[in-house]
Amino acid sequence: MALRLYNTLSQQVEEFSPAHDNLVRMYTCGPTVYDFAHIGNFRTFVFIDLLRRWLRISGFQLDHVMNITDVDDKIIRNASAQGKSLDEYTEIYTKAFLDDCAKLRLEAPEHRVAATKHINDMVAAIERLGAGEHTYASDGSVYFRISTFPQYGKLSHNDFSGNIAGARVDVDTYEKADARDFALWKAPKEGEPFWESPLGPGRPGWHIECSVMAIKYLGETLDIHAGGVDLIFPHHENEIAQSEALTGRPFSRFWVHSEFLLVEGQKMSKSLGNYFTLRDILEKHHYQPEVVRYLLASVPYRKQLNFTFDGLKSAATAIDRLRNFKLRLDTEQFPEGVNEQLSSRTTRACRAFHDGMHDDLNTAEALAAVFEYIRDVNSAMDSKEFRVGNVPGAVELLSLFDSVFDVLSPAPSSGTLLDSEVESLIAERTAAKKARNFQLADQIREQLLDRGIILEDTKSGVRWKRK
RNA sequence: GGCGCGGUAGCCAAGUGGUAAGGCCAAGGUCUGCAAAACCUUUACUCGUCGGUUCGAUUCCGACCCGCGCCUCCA
Repeated sequence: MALRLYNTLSQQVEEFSPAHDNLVRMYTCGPTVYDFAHIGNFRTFVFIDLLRRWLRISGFQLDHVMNITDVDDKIIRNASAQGKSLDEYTEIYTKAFLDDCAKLRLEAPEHRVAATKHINDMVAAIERLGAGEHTYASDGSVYFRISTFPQYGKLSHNDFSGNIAGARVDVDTYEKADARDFALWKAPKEGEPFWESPLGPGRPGWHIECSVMAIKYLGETLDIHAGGVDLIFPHHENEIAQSEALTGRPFSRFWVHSEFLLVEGQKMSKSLGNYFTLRDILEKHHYQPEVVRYLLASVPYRKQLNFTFDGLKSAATAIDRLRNFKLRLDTEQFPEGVNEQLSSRTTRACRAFHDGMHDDLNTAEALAAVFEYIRDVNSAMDSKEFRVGNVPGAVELLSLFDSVFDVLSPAPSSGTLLDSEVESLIAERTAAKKARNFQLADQIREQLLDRGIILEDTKSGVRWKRK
């Protein structure tokens, strides 16, 4: 079975492979750094991380570019309100974004590129578009003329043909020739920052950065372009228009879009005020970042995900179950030999996991394969049917799972006890238990719990874990 | 209005033309000094509604109802 992905362009699930060699050229839309990103934003970034990881597990190499939009109207407005330069202002939120990404264990893309570092490339591209008569200037700004790109609408599956023919208006009296035309280069208003250029002073429009940086780093045709569904129109539609007008080639073979995170049935967004940042959840609500990662990863990316604290709690418990299984696997003594039936059970579980992920990143199905396996193996451990020889297979399955979901190892927490300190307290408690001094034994257990250490008495001795 | 996504147990959620995965929660049980972990049992005669096709539909077709989103900045 091969990897299949839903392609917004064709509105179908298609088998994926890169156009050239084994290398996947992928571009994904990153954040606009005007504020802290919220977990709705991170749903998409977690999805992109899953996609990255699964592509590599599927045997492909990656060349992935993610942009950081560090100039736009909101940034300019907020920076000026705080009396900061653009750079001073965006540095704060760029750093916050990268910190959050690290907490959520998002792999770094091969290239992280900032819009303001590519102004010259953008100006050059706009000039080339102008030479092809795809642009016009108006009030010091430069616009893309959509009537020069007949395929406009092919991604969002909108038909604009009627619109464009009838709506032609006088360029001199209206800013834009057509309502659908969009700015490539924006003239500065009073007091706004700008770059000097042959186009006149100004700053780039939102869409041009992605086309220019994608083509610069990855070539004229990408294998995958990804982002949230709200970018389909107009952002990605406009990227296609610019890029294909520029190169005459298809801009991206696959377009994949993740659905929204909802809160109480509505889109999580800054403007509605119904949003949580990662910081909110970690600091105010005391969840581990892995819990957020798991929750966002566990619902398949094309399904809207209603965010609730019940959902977070449920994710936390599910992670505990997975970690407990790993702990048991790592610490328990098993009888010699190998149980062939369980070996083939492991093979089946691995295949089911692969099949689920290959099926348009169906994480729910992949997870089900893992949990079913864990239940069966726990049961086999209880009945002593699980043997030493079955350990490597089980470890392999867990590591396959964790190479995608990456939630098994807890984030290191500061100010806790050293392993040796824990071990010596456990020894003390074991001695107390032997002496049937259960009061002291329980006291030590409580004391450890206060320091984030959980003890479990098993037949083969005490095992412990960090909360 | 156009385009798109979705409606499956208390919650999250997979899925197939042949009679409903998985996770969480809840109840009971096994184990245990207690606790934890783990396991077992119970929990949708039913998959938004109404028709149609079929031996048989949650799964195909049609109509309708409801929720969310995009069409302006937005993951």
